[in-house]
Amino acid sequence: MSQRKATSDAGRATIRDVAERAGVSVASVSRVLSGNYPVSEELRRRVMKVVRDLDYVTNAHARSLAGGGTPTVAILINNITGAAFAHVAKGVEGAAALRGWLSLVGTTGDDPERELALVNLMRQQGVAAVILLGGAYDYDEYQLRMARFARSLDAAGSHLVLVGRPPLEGDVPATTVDYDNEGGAYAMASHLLSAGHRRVLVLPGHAELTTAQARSRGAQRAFEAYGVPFDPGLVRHGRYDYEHGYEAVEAALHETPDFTAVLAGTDVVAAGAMQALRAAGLRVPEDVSIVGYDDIPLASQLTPQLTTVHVPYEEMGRVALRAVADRREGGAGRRKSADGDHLVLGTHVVVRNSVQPPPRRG
Amino acid sequence: MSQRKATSDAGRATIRDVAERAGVSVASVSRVLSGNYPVSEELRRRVMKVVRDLDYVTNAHARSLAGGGTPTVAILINNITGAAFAHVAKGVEGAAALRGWLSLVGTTGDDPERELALVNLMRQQGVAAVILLGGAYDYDEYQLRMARFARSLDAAGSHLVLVGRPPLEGDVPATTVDYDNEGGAYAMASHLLSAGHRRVLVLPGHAELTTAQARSRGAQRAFEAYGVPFDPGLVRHGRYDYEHGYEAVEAALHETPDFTAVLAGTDVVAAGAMQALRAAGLRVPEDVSIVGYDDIPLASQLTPQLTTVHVPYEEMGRVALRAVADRREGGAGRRKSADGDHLVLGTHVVVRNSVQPPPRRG
DNA sequence: TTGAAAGCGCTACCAG
DNA sequence: CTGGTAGCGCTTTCAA
Repeated sequence: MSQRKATSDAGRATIRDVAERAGVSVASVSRVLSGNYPVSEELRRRVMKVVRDLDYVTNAHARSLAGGGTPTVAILINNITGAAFAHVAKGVEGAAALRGWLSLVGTTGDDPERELALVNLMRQQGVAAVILLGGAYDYDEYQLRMARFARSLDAAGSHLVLVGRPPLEGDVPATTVDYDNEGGAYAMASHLLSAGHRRVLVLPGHAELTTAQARSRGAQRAFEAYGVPFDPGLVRHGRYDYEHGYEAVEAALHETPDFTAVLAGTDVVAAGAMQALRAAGLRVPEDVSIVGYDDIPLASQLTPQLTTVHVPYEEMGRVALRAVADRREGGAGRRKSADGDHLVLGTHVVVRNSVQPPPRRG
Repeated sequence: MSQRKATSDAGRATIRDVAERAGVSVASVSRVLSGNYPVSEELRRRVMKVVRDLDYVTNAHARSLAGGGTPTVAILINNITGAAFAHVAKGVEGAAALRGWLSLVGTTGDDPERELALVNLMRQQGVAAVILLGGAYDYDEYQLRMARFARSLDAAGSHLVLVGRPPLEGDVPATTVDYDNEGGAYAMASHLLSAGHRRVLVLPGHAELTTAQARSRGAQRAFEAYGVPFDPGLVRHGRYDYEHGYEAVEAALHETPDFTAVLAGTDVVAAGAMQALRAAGLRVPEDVSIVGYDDIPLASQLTPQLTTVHVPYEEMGRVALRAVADRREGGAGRRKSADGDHLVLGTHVVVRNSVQPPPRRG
């Protein structure tokens, strides 16, 4: 009496339940369901009927263990509420769904420990790839840490993809999808300089963040190209958030109030800067011009609409997923090909209404 | 020669590799790793050493099949780039991480077919719960559809959680986490009315969206309470996005320009409305007042800062996860208890600077 | 305290 | 075209 195959047992129905109910073998049910093997119409009909009756779905874990299984990619993100990240995630998710792949999202909250834990967790899940999103902090360990992740994942048959952060040095099994960050910053700063601005408040972000570093470099190169001195006193570092933009401008207004433009590290920072300027009774762009970076929806929703650098976030997500999928299908043939291991997408300035030539000096 | 257990085989290391290398049994390795069974220090040391050497992690699928496994919750969302949803997701993710649970995110793009496919996909994954986020369209089928999901998931040992949408009727195995949507709208509208506004442009969202319906009801109730006629001509339905806000105001300015306030269905709609008003040369709030709903970060980043209704999105996410976790630990004891099956969180008006008494009529 | 072995549900190979 | 069956990697009795 202890036979556990009692027909309507508790819990999930299994493939055996379906087989028995349909009077066919387990193998046949499997074949009907995976659909990658010829079966007679009659068999298919019988099986599908039972499948519907039982509302049966295959156990993904068992399937995965036995060889089959849906490829899954993991997206690791600092903070899911960041608009830029969300768009990359959307790109990945969309491209994954298109192929019937699944995507997992994990958030690290900028905590290296948690990042490590998540990478391992994803390794346990046997994901096809782990996609790390967003700028990284340029600690000494960074390269080593990522290289370790990459090898670890690679050994497990997975793959590391870095999106929006610098590529790894040396022969590390990882793919990088990046955008022309420095070029965008160069173009953005040039736009300001060519409008006649000379004293520009620069809010690049955290000095240790790779994203911020690239944007700084681009801006500096533009200043050099225009022969305009780059005043370190007009540079204020801080977080990529609204509050930082607000506070930095507030402080600058006290200490170095002669700036005629703000070059913000992100659109959100620009929004904060704009608010602070307003609070101080200054008009944008009549008194002070502002530019951002990222071109998230917020940029076009501000008043005035923000001139900024467009970064193709969603496309980066798509590209990242495609890279993983291609590599998977391509087999082990060209594993170490340098091609396709570092993809760089373009950026461009989107001119809207937040820039104007500087007012005449009083 | 065909024995496949050659030590350094390709692919992932298995528990057997670890066992052999450490000279112990598979069972012992399992016990050391899961840590829920007494083992000698010596054994533990030996095993852990090999685990580190091999950079071994257990196969989550195998573990899950065999009974163990990390509980996983799935979050199904219409559009990952919506700020409100992102905050709920953050809440869920955070609470899940706290318990060592994993979370999956899938996007439906408002497509019922895809929603169904995802629910089944999640069922295959054997997730502990499927959390459906965001307002639903009030089609006739809705209740039936959700009831089917609920039962289907329940039969598979999973559970359906509805967040931000109305509870299911009848005895359906699902949990709902909701907020006082109507009450918030009532309070918000009252705020406008008590400031003296009588002609207010209402942009509730799509007429079929449950969220919009609740907000409409709340607003209407407020109008009634104030004895102010609710003019259907001043109601404009549309999507919850910036463009709709902009276009609706633009159109209203042509057709019914006597409104002195805008009651927007969401903060994003309010942002669009604000922009349109500005474009028409109107000042906010001097000429026209505006209020939003949701209290996403954007609300406080607009100029003027938006008076809106605060919805505890992140907390809703946390509460949703907690409900699932509790139910899981609580065992099958109080499965059908009505308590805890419908949780409602409060909302409240956040007064900022976008409302002022209406200007004197010219 | 440790080891051996029986599955978890499914896929894929080998016969028929 | 269909059925039997050997694992996939792990957890968990049951013995020792």
